[in-house]
Amino acid sequence: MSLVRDPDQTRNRLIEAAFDEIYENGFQGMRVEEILKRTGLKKGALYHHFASKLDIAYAVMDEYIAEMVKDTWIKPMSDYKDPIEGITKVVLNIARGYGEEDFIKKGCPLNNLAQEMSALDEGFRQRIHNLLQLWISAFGQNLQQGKENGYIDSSVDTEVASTFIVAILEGCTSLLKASQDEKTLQSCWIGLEAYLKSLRPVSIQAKP
Amino acid sequence: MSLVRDPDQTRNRLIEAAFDEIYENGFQGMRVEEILKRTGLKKGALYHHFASKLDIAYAVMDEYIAEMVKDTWIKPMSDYKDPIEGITKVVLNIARGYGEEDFIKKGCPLNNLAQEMSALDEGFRQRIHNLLQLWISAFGQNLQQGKENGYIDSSVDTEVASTFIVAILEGCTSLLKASQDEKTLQSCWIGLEAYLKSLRPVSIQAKP
DNA sequence: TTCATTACAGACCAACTAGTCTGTTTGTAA
DNA sequence: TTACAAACAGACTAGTTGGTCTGTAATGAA
Repeated sequence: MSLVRDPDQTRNRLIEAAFDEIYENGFQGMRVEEILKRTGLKKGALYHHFASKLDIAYAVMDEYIAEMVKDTWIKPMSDYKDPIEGITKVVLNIARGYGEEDFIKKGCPLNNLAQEMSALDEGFRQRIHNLLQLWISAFGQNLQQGKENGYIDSSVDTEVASTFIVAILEGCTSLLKASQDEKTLQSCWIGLEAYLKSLRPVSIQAKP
Repeated sequence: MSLVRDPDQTRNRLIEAAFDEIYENGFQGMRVEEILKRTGLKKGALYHHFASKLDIAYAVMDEYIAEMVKDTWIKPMSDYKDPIEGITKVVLNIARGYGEEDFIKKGCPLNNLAQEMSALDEGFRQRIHNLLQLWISAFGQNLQQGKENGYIDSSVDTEVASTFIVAILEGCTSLLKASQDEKTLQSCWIGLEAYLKSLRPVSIQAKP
């Protein structure tokens, strides 16, 4: 188990550094030199593992951001039988938790790339689209189960609702990134809660 | 009225071309050369009117996008006494109207810049923040008037609601830009309508 | 042990691009 | 009419950056 050379780890280190660069500066602002600085590697290493700047960016989405979406939005939801409680807690955890500073200052990595690159490169757009669909369909399944268990009103179209919830989340992070104030955060939070509550069965909804 | 030289018009042409460039490629993807191509002007002209690439981008926001926000989202609202009808119609007009193709493919110019540049440059962030506040406060005033005229429930916090509506709009354009499908558009539309309806006075809301 | 292949190091290149600078023409006030 | 300032044209520069290419050390199979 000599660690003098570990190509897999080298590759992952490059991807992680590339993610950091993209998250900070966007894809167009990302510099190959900076990735090398962060990792201590040289161009020989990077261009051995990846064909181009675009290639490593694709890998960042396919491997790194995909896992991020699962770890952040999909897996934690399984802890809750009530999907609305789940979404609420997960959002709170992000807004107040570990990723607070980054998430409010730098926004959502996926949303950043969506805005910057969707219209410029079809490869980016499709990957972003797939990741969003992964996220939305996971929420959709959660809502569907919640519906069957009486947490969600039977009249709710879960596909529509899950799409709209993700739209709300992206929109709120977008506003927050630009405004950077507590008031906006509060308004987004209240709005989200109000919308989620509107998905409850009418009988429950009436309760205070 | 000799039009051999018209510095004001020259300046505006440069700003307009710069907007097109930024809208297509983002600020970091915008090329000075391309602005000159689009206008037929030379570097002497551009750097006579603007100090730098950043300077013309600021001018685009201060002069061009600011007017765009007013023309698109603020002025048309005055045609409607009912703010919910106003927002609905204005959104429909954009989604189905003149700017359809651009808006769905390229997204919202303000949102694009917000995602790309808010965290990278404080000058950008403040300008974006100001434009968003302009937009939100205009909606807030419309909702407030609507409240006084009985179109909105008296319990609604109009500041919260206007902020959240803008968040929804930005989130929906974001999703649309990445997904490019009709289904997402429908879901966003249904969700927006549902949220707007929840702002109605309870008596009206109950009606089918 | 041998040797082909993989995994890098690091110098080098070529293209692109924001910005400068000098020169020239147009407008305008005196 | 003159003279000065404003409004451009367009060649040039210097810095940046993605990517290449050659060399070298490690790895693993035969």
